[in-house]
Amino acid sequence: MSRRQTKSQTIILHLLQQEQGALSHDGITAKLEKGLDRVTIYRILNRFVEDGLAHRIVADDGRQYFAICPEDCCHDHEAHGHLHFRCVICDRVECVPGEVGYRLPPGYQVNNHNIILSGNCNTCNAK
Amino acid sequence: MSRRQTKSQTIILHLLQQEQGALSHDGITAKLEKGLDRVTIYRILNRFVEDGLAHRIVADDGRQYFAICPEDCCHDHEAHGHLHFRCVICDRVECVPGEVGYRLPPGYQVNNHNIILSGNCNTCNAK
DNA sequence: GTAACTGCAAAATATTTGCATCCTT
DNA sequence: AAGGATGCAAATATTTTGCAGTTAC
Repeated sequence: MSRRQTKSQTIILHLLQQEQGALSHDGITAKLEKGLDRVTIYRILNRFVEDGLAHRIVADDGRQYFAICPEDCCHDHEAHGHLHFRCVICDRVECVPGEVGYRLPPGYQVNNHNIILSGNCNTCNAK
Repeated sequence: MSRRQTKSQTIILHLLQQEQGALSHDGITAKLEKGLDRVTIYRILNRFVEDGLAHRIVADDGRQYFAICPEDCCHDHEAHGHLHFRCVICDRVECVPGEVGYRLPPGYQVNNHNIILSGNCNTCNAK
């Protein structure tokens, strides 16, 4: 069950590290020079999430995005209290620093936060 | 372009109104006595959203849920600031009253909020 | 050498589109 | 009867599973 180090994984890990924000499967494919199999990419991403290396965001377009958050943003890969912003124009998903406050009736146990704001990001808005 | 009243639409509308919370396509199908076509249901739901009658939630399972929120919850069908909670056990999506506070860097324009907390709901937790 | 990783094919899931037919107005 | 709604078939999109071949350790 112990993981092995492969070129494909390293490449994708670097892609995610270089990106500030989250990448979708498509986004990763687009950035890859060497063509990796669709399935391999999915499996690598799922392994990253399993290992707590990356976290998975399901955006409001129903697709999965993956991100490696900076130290101060990821304390627990299961519960991310920070925000994500998806730009409907450039389709980029960013991790936005910020606190989220909410209150739930008693008895609820939250395992995962998924907070997506969507609209126009500052870059696209400026154009 | 004007809408016509049909039995199918009325049935689904009533289902949504009776439900406190959101229903997925599957959830609606399960509650239907008379079998409606899969596509028809999707189209009816999309019309409801278009007309501002219901709103669409994309949950963290990547699926769409539809809900008719109470008066005090829906001021604008494009931007819902309230929370949703998806129970991973009973798979129900609820609209939870509550405020969400966040702060974004300048230049961002938010058109849509999609806030899903997931975990165990109070009913399932009590079991 | 063994078990993990990869790639190809195929399946599973969720949603949309085309088109002929039916039904509301 | 005009055109919006429905149903069936098929397409699209995204992600997962099975399995044989390859590779890291």
